[in-house]
Order: sequence, then structure tokens, then C-alpha cells
Amino acid sequence: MEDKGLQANEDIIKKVTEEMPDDDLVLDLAELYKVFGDSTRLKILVALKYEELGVSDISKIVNMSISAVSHQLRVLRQMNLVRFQRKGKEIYYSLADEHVEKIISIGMDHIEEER
Amino acid sequence: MEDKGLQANEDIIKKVTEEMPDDDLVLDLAELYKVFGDSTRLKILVALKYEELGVSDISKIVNMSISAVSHQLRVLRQMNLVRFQRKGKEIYYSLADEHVEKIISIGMDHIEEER
DNA sequence: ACAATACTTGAACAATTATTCAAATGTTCA
DNA sequence: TGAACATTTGAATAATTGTTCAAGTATTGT
Repeated sequence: MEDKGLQANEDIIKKVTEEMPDDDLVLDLAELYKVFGDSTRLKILVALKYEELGVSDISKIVNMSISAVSHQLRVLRQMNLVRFQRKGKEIYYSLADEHVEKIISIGMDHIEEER
Repeated sequence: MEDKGLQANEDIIKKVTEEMPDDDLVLDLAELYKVFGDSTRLKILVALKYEELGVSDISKIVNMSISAVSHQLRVLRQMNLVRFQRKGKEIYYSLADEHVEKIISIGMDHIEEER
């Protein structure tokens, strides 16, 4: 029987707790991934990797109603994952920055490794 | 009035649709991010970046019941994000591979840039 | 074999959230 | 100004999902 010392676990718990990022940062991070975790939103982001697109085009590409797409675009705007620009009657959306593409790419690496 | 050609949008839609990854890949990817999108699960993953940990330690670190943690660990196992190893009565969990850490890091970059 | 410890599991409840539908806003062109 | 088009918004519904509680399985040491 090995003696780990009564405080061994407590010390590890303390160490990890102190070194970990603060709760509110982890919470914000979870909110970010939640956005990528819906297939409609993710399809929109993936589509925007290829082209700047209007709402009606997006709705055809992801095969969802314009209203549903618009609701999800609002979420993407609020999280600063897309930018938009009015051109006449249409509003064109594009990816906000390179983080978005990176997050998607690394996720794909993981998925494809599992097969 | 500018003539974009009646088929302009249709062509772009077709192009993006063809170049995009298949629906089932995007769906799997969304499932992956969904896992990171819950703060309990994400806290577990973040904690495991620092140490291999037993279930009871994790529950103290993330401040959730052992049962709740165990349920979430099952999800993490199913998605191959953690590995586990029994050592006597305890079961120690650790991160499955470097993708997990990368996904977390890039997300943090994005979050921290927003401030 | 039994008690104690560590963890898992299933069912139920509560809360969150994606989509639909209808109505509203904003822009262009005749 | 008014009609047509493009998108947004709000409320309601339906479905998904995280946590709790109680009971179950597995391992160790006496």
C-alpha cells in the first residue's frame, strides 16, 4: 500500500484551479463554440469560406428558409464571426477574420482522423 | 442598371455547393463543436490540459457533482476527446490528442482579441 | 464475503434554443 | 408615391439537452 499523503489530491486541485483561466473566460469560450455547434450556422460559415454571399443565396446553399438563416446570421454577427455590407437591396455577408477558418480547419483535421 | 446576367447567382450557388464539404462532414463537425460548447465540458477539457485527473478531482475543480461530471465525461469519451485509465479504484482522465488543445487555444485567441 | 470507496447509469425535470409563420423595415426603380 | 424585392424581427412551438437523484457496477482491503 502506497502512501500518497493525505494532501496530495488537494494540492493538485489547488494547482490546477490556480493555473486555469478564469471562469468567465471559459464561459465566453463555450459561448463561442456553441455558435459553431449548430449545423445551420456552421454550414453558413463554411459556405462563406468560398464566397461573399447574400442572404437569399445562403438560404439556398444551406437549404433553410430565409428567416431561419437571418436569425442565425444575427447570432453570427453578435459573436463577430461575420461582417456584412449592403449592396443595393442585398446584404452581403463574409467571414470576419482568419480565426473562423482556422477553427473550422482544425476541427476537420480531428474529424477526418477518426475515420 | 447593371446586368449581372440572370444566371450569375445560380452559378455562384452551384460553385459553392460543389466545393463545400459534404453535409455529413459538416454535421459531424457541428457535433464536435457542440461538445466544446458546454461550459462544464469545456472546463473539464481545460483542466485536463494541466494534469491527468480522477473523476472526483475534476468534480471539485469544475464545481459540479460527480454524477454531472461523469455524464459529461461519457460525452467526451464518445467523441474521442479524452482517454482514461484505471488506477486502482480511481479512473484517471487525460486529453486524447493535441487537436483538443489547439481548438481551445485558437478559440481563446479569438475571444481575447475581442476585448 | 463484506464494507468502503470510486465511478457510472437511467429516468425525470427544467431550461435552452432552432425553426416556422406573420408582420415589419429598408431599398430600388418606374 | 407605390410596387416589388431583400432582409429582419417577434412570438410561439417543438425538440434537444444538462443536471439531479437514486440505484447500480467495479475495485480494494480487511
